[in-house]
Amino acid sequence: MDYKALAERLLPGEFPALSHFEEIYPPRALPEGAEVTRLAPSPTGFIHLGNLFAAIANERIAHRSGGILYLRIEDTDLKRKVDGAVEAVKNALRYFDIKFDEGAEIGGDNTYGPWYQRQRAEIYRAFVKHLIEEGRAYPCFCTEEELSALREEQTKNKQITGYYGKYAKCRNLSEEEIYRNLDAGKPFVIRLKSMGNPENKIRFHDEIKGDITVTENDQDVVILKSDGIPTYHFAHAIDDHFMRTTLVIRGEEWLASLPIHIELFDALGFQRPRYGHNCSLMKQDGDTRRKLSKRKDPELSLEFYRKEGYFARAVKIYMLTLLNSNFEEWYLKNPDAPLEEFKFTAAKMSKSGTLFDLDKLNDISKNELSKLSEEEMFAFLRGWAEEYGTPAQKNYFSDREKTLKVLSLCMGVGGKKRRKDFTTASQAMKFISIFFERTPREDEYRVGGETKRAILNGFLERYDPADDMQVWFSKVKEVAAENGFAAETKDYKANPENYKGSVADVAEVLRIATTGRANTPDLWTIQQILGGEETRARVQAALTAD
RNA sequence: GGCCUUGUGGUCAAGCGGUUAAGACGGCGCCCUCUCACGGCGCAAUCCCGGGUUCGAUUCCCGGCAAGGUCACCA
Repeated sequence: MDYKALAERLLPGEFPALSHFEEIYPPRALPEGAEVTRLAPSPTGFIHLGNLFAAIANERIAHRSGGILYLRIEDTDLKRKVDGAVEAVKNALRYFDIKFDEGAEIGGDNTYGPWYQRQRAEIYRAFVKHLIEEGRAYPCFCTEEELSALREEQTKNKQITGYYGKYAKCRNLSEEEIYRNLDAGKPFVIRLKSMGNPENKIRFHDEIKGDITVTENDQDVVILKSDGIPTYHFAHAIDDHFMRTTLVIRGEEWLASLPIHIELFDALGFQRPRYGHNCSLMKQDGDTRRKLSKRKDPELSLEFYRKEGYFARAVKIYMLTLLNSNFEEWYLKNPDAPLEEFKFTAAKMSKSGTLFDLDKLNDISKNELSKLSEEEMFAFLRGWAEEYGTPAQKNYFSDREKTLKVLSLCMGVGGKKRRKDFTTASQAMKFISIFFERTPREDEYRVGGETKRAILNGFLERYDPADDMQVWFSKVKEVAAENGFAAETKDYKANPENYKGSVADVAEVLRIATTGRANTPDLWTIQQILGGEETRARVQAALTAD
């Protein structure tokens, strides 16, 4: 068979010599050990936790080693394309502090572009043509119907499904048949003529999983689709070769197609990059666990974390603790060191699927938020409120001084006794709402009726906003004693039968009256911030309410 | 079903021939305390199963089992 003529018929026209591409995409001049990694999303615009997970790993490895992280857009499938997707991806990743050095819409060095695969058609086609000339690729005229019929038959006969060996019927088409099909205008794809044998096992070193066994590929996979665009597999081989990727960190769902990629790199005469296949994030679903799915799990969407007001750094730290098993210990020992100093390695990445644990994330969030200064917390909360808050919440930030006071005195921000009971901006906003709005009462009075009124009245009679905490509290104790409550908790504990309750119960009445909640920070401080007038008004309102 | 990967407390996990089998989250209890929170102390809970190898296996080998992934002109 005249492969040269066939190649010309299939992909007519002049293509640059293959060496041309080697020249325009030369090996990168990087120091020894520098890794070139990439993120290669398809432009669906939906970037999720799994993407972030891989993104952080790729970013850390590249930048730890003094290498390059670039962004490539895998837009070979038109059906997946969504407008504005690249912007969305970049924004989401910027929020988590992932910085690219090169790539689509990045504006760095453009030597290795273009970064959209659709714009690289010429390169792919040149190599496909070359493969055909060498007899390593051939046209296939099978229709989708034929292919699915084949699959059905194989399944029925318990054969391995796919286009291989004796089932690869277009592989053995005569020259005459090929040209007849072509003349008839039949659409075709180009398939790789596989030389592999699945009986052969290859030892392969995966940077994450260690030494693994790979079965040789024998599938005649499609490399060029009927629209003239390559499949992922082929584009991967070409792009990662010419973009000079050294290390491919990708999800373990790709492990199964590794044999294809190995054969493709060999057929093309390219040196392969190293690979690391990372585990996926799982979720407990009933009594089984499964991959996080974007349809069922809102927490997979990065947007979820922004809406809830998670602190970006906390999410990143959680990802890091899952990603590198020794990160958590390091962070415990170096709480103030920049995250960049952690020695991130592919070898320390987890081999097995990890269950996404919201409790753990929440714990990290509390700790991270508790490290912020008043100014930082102010900026963080205001930023969230501006984007997601109610009009009333946006207004919490109009009196800067008051808000700062609330943050430092009642949330302990910037001080030693910090509260750690809110994990997100939205929770923190709810927490401080009592200072800015008369929120509906959330907790019921446990002491009611006459006693409650007597307590409230007793308090009002004595209340003086100028009192310091000691004086204020001794007055509360007086109110307690006057109404049959123990002024000292110890007395109550010793002889509970002598009292209606303790000063704690009295304080609770006052607390609910002023804030609507049974659990709050120190009441005296709250009343100080609210001011005498507002405090009186609220207690008065509670007196007449019910 | 074939192929590949993975199996240490509920979760994330360290350990990789001899350990009282770290640590963190969560749970429970106690202390502190005007409530909550913070903080402190403590408790319960783990080596998938069966065979080997070995004086000795969580660690090594074999065989099961279970879970996950994948078998497209999607990536």
